[in-house]
Amino acid sequence: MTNPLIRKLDAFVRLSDDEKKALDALCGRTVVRRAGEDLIREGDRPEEVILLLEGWAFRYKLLPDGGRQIMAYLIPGDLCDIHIFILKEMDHSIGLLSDSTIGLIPEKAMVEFLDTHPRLSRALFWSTLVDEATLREWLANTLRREPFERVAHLLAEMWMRMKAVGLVQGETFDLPLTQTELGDTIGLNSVTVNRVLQRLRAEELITLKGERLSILDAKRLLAVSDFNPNYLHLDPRQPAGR
Amino acid sequence: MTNPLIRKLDAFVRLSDDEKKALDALCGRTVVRRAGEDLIREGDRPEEVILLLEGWAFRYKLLPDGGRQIMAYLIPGDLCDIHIFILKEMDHSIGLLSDSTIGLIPEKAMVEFLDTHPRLSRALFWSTLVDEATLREWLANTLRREPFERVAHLLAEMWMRMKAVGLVQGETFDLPLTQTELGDTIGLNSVTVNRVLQRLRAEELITLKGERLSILDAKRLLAVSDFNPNYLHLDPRQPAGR
DNA sequence: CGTCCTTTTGATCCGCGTCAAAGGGAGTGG
DNA sequence: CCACTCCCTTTGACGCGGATCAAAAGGACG
Repeated sequence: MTNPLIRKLDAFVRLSDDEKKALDALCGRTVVRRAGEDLIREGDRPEEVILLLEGWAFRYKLLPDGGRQIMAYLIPGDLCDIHIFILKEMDHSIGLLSDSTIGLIPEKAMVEFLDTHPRLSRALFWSTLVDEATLREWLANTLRREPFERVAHLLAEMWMRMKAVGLVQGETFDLPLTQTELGDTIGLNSVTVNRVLQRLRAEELITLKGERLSILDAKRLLAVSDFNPNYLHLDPRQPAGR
Repeated sequence: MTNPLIRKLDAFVRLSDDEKKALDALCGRTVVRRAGEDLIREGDRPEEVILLLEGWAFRYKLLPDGGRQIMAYLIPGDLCDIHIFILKEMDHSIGLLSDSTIGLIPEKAMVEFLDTHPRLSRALFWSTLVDEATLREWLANTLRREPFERVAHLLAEMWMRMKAVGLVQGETFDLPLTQTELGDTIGLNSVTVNRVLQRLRAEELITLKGERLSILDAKRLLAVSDFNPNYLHLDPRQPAGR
């Protein structure tokens, strides 16, 4: 199993063997955590950069009325922000959706790494820019698209991201999300999400059984969701879309 | 008139005179542009980092159905992303809401600046993290709050941001936004925005006349909008809230 | 004074949230 | 192997809030 961070950054610049080794060394200490645990809570003082090696996590905020907004999914190869130490206090929490393996990178190691590996440093900034661009796209997606397109768009995005780190088998991948969690992401309740999923199945765009999602007709899925992959800023070497 | 970027970063770390001079020098070439113009368009290859010195701008995307989503406001002191060059192509546009003065910073100058001014570099990263945190808060705001709270929250945020760069006189500041633009930001149509504004006025929380907004009762405005300023990561030196 | 844009008001309608309850599936323990 | 629990998915019914359509009023500007 190759390091998913290497796989991901390799989609931005071809990495040398030395650089790959450096990335491997970066996430020295790895830890296993269980689904449902929080990696960080709102109000915490960030202590380490977290690198997700295996499993799914999500950024979220709880609201006074008991509601929850999910603002990002982290999949293998994703880092919570590399400059996290600059902040005195977390403004949101990060929870785990599945049992996961994470790497913990202390501030000093991170800073040193950025200083000594300019190309990798650049690649990590690229990844930060993509995270921000993804937030913007989510804003547009959730506010401007109909529920059906909205769900389709999110599934399409996760499919492309999972593909970029080599975690799609055939056109099938893990999607450890309940319908409630999907709803908390895109501003729908679970009843509506359920009905949309049924329509996506009826139109033979996807199958979703247990926690496995299959894309049956990628082209149409991207078309109906008005999916423009430009915000992921993937390497044109890797043909997007199919 | 002090440089608003200095004012802004000074809210993060106290700057030395040398550092202030360096920041002033950074935005050497300044240009005036008119309201309605686009600074950058989706698809463009970014050529320069833009620093807004005077006026308002906004990040947006156009959707195939003619809709528009506004994803950020830039006010004096704001930079479009300092690592923008890393991207091959803009995934959104930036337009001007008012006649504006901007500084244009070439890639080379930006990189050199970051390399030679570690404290300022850190402050600029802080500002990037705040931008991202703001996007997350907007996601939660627009998807989880009622129209009334939603508008109140946005106004409260702009008030605090304007205050941070010294552009609030008394409790009054420029807000060069139409009700349609407000709606395009928070996922409402202009009719609903209009009715919400009337209610905000009726409850004596604000006045809004022309392009001037006054906060009449900051405490209640923050309370009704469930405003938690933590995502702006302002310096505790500057008392938030009032 | 006329044009254009923005704000304001009124009326209608339907999509999605909410409430409620039944069905399924996985895991646990007897 | 069955019984029981717990969580998630699925289905149905209802009501309301905000989108939409339409038009009038207000303001800025030449």
